[in-house]
Amino acid sequence: MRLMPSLPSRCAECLVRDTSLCSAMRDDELHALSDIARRKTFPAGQVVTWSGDPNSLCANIVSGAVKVTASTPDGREQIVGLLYPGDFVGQPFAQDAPLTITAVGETDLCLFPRGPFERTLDEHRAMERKLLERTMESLTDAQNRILALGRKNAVERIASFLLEVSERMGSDEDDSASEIALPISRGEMADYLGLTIETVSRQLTRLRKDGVIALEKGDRSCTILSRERLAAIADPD
Amino acid sequence: MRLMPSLPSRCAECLVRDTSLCSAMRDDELHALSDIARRKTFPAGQVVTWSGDPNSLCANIVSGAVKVTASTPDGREQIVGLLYPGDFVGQPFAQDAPLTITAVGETDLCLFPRGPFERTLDEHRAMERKLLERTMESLTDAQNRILALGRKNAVERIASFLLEVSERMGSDEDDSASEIALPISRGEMADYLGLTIETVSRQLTRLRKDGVIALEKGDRSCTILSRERLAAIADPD
DNA sequence: CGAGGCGTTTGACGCCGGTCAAGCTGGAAT
DNA sequence: ATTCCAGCTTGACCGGCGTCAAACGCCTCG
Repeated sequence: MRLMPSLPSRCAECLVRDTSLCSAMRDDELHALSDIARRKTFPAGQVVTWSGDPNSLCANIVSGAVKVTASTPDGREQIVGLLYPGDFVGQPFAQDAPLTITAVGETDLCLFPRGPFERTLDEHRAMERKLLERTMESLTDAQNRILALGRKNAVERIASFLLEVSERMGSDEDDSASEIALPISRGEMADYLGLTIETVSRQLTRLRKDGVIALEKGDRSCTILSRERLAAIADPD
Repeated sequence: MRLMPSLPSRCAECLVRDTSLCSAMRDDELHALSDIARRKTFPAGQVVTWSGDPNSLCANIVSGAVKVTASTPDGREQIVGLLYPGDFVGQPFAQDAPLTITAVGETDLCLFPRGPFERTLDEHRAMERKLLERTMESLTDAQNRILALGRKNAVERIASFLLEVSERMGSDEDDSASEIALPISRGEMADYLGLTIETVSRQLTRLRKDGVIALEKGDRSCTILSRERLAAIADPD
């Protein structure tokens, strides 16, 4: 009989052990999170938390992606955030959860009940610090999206989006992939970029006809043929 | 000869002692901040920090207001945030300062050099916690603006803005004032709402003609005649 | 194989808001 | 007073993007 390793077994082969909030924890500290965590797989399109639900959940994204959506009372919808593996989901210390969280593609989450998660933050300074830094990064992302929505036209928004996804999807080795597996549908791209499906489709074919990207049809993949030209479109001079 | 009071004298009559980050500090702890702080008054329009400057400053807003702006390389400008008395300005732990901070109207700031400020965060848990909560609130604000910019038309954005200012400007006693002293010019409203000056002006006169608001001309004040109707315009059903 | 449904593409048209331009107002300088 | 100037308002026009509609490709299910 051998001793338990200090790293919780369920965390041992976690894909985001070193990229999520957990990267702020030593192996032996991770039990604090592991003990309150529940792993769950959400099929594509399943809602994790509805707007208006009591704010009871926080989570790490292990694989897949989630969209954070807000909507006007009359039903117009806007994706206010897209989160990827390693990202943190939730609002510790907040009362309400005004936003809807939905899985985009099959998604694995590592769920924490909010109360115990907050207590873990209390006890693990480094994790709270990391959460603060992550939250500030999210704010910066949001500010970039505000610039895009307020001042960029359709092509520019789409070009920016493709570059953004390319960077986030780039595997750890090569930083930015040229062939992107778009995580979301045309309709979701529209909801993310403040456009309509038709405009997204038209501008994508425009980029294709101009030889900037290639689209394999029926598939959601997109290849960047000239990153340089795409960047020039995203941030014109 | 009497003992020094535990509250630093310069903080004794500070207008935001109990609303800024400082509200997380006991009187006797405030010396840690007071010792590194420098009060400075910025005239209207003066830039506090340029985009691209080294990220060396954090601050509390004591009076006035600041705008946080981003811009595209070709010069289109967007206000990504408006901050009021009691709000915190800056990005501790971040490398660069990609945004420009500008005083809007005469503004008093309580400035902290970033390094020492970060050390103060290290030593004062409660303040770091408060900063985390504030940052999450800012993120929520930003998400609301993303919804507005992505999915609302001109009148709706302006109505939302007026209500927003009315709530933030409402003195402590009555929560939301009906007569608003608009903190910014038409041009800045345009930059904030992703519109042009002309559109802002037209939609404001439209609201005036419809009897929803009154505008005293020459002055930057605006009176909400029917908060109910304004709210119905901001979030149509 | 064919039927049906979903996501996407493409087209025709109209409107909201941007652009350009002119006039208006009030305050500061002279 | 007169001039000047910055900020605001108003008007005429136009183009980008939304709206409505139809067709296409791909998948699943009968």
